[in-house]
Amino acid sequence: MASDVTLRQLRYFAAAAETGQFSMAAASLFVSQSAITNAVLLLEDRLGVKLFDRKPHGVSLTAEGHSFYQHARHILDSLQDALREPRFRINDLRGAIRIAATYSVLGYFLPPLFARFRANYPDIDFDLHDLGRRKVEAAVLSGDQELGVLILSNVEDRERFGHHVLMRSRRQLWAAAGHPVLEQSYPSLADIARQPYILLTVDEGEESNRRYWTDNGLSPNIAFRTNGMEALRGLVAHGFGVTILSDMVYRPWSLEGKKIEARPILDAIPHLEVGLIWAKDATLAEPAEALRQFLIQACGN
Amino acid sequence: MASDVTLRQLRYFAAAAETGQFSMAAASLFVSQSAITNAVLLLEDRLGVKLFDRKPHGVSLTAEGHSFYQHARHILDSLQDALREPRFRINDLRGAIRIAATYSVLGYFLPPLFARFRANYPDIDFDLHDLGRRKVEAAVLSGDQELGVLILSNVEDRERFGHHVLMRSRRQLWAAAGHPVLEQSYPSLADIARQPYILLTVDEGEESNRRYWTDNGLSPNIAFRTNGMEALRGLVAHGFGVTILSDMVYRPWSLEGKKIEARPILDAIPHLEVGLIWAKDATLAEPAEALRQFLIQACGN
DNA sequence: GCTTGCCATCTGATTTTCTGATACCTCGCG
DNA sequence: CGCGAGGTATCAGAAAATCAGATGGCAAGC
Repeated sequence: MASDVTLRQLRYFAAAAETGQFSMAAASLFVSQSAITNAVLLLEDRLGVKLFDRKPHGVSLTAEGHSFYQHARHILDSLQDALREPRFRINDLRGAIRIAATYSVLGYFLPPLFARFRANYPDIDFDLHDLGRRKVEAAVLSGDQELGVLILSNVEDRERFGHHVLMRSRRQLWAAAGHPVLEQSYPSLADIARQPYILLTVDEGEESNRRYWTDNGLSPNIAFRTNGMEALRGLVAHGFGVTILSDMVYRPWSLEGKKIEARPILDAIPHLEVGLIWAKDATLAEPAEALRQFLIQACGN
Repeated sequence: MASDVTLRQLRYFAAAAETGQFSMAAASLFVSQSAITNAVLLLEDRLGVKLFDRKPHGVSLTAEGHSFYQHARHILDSLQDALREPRFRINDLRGAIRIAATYSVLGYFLPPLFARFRANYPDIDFDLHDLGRRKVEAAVLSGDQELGVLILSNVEDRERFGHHVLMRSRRQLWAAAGHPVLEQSYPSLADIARQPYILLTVDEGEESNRRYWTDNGLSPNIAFRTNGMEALRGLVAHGFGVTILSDMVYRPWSLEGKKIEARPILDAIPHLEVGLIWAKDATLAEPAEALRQFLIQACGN
């Protein structure tokens, strides 16, 4: 009979969702591949829903799987918070943190982390600034901001800062469900170059884009440029073009039945790195230091 | 080594926290008492914190235990939500729900439930009214409000309504940590009658209070009356008096080191029942019906 | 001083979960 | 067009976690 869901199942499922391969998830958790398979099969059986589409080179989340992943991630994060708290009783630290972040990081990466931090440190305020990458760097160097969160892989010389990688996020092809480019299960950059391409211009999307296109001796067939994530989603979902973006900002987004699918790309594309920077030589104020430690630990596993 | 925390452990721990006895938790989950004991011991070992104080007649949460219970409850609720969602895909129901609730229910019981409901039905608005018990009843009978949430044990003739008990909450003695009345591990109403008593006057606290005092042929030594929950907490925490209130509104609340402890009472005191009412003969609009089903299911286990 | 009702501990049985081997599939390539 | 590489599913036996039931210790009430 359908027995109870286990935290282990959620952990294994989440790892599989994050790596896109059962076998890689198994390796990262130091268990056998069949353990992952079993856990996911049990979950699917219990939920009565297929969580992954099995592809020849791995798996990808279904719409239901993606939704369930959000829940699973939330549960695992909540557990992590629950385990952290009992030791450190004195979370009555007060003050404010001056912190700057770039557009996509602020919109997609930080909010849940801030919510969790706030639950532990209710009396710490955020003095939060939404800046471009160069301005974040300058503000941190000048001491105007204590911390900066940005796409670290865009920073030219990260050794100018104290820095820590918080998350690596795989870049994938996005296309409307049923788009012809999805017929080949592992599209290459050459395949994608034939499609109209939609370029996101925020957070130096143009530069990082150009970087991996030219590395492969190709260039995309750019149909639109936009600095609006929602606009981009709409365009992709309606089949006006495809794009390459990181999992961090991916949502299946089935508004009015239009769905976006994400696919791994054959060619090697560097992962996006989200990272934290601070002034190398300065000592941080207590609240900022607390956030720094919190972010590093919360993203640690 | 301290292995991983299990959902089962959280379930057992939560049941123990809610019943106040390992053996009763075991009975309610249809497992042996040693299973509960083991799960809690493993948790305590893993956290490095004592979660319960063992008393001769059961257990009571420590401050850390209470805090961890909030987390555990949240995790279990999140899981329940995760399991509910994949089946019902049509959460794009729109509309508004006219609902009324009484003071303490609105402040302590409904908010987390509303948050969970909103996550499933983002397009449903609440038209929420804060009324006294009689006005809630009248509004539901007249059709002004579709649903009412109140202390059902205060309703005189609940058969006038469609109704459902959402939660039963044990009433306990509250006293400042270290208060002399806590020296006996099972204080009786007679013991409490000797202490200055602080009476909460909201939600007909006076009537329900009188009910179980006179049932036992006693009367409290009322020192203060207040209609402010925060004021009451402060008075109790500082040792100005004791009170009897339900677990629903209990918080250990250790502001500036002043802690409130809760103790089961020897004499039989009826539990507080929070319940949902609706007009008996009317059919509810879809949004209200969705909320009704959600509440009943969410409180079901 | 005895009974009662708790929780903690122990032991063997049971159930779950894991590993490792194997089957089977798709894709890319010679 | 067959074949190897790399993916998931399945299976059986081994390992580990969990359980039930008996037992012991402890405090409270009669």
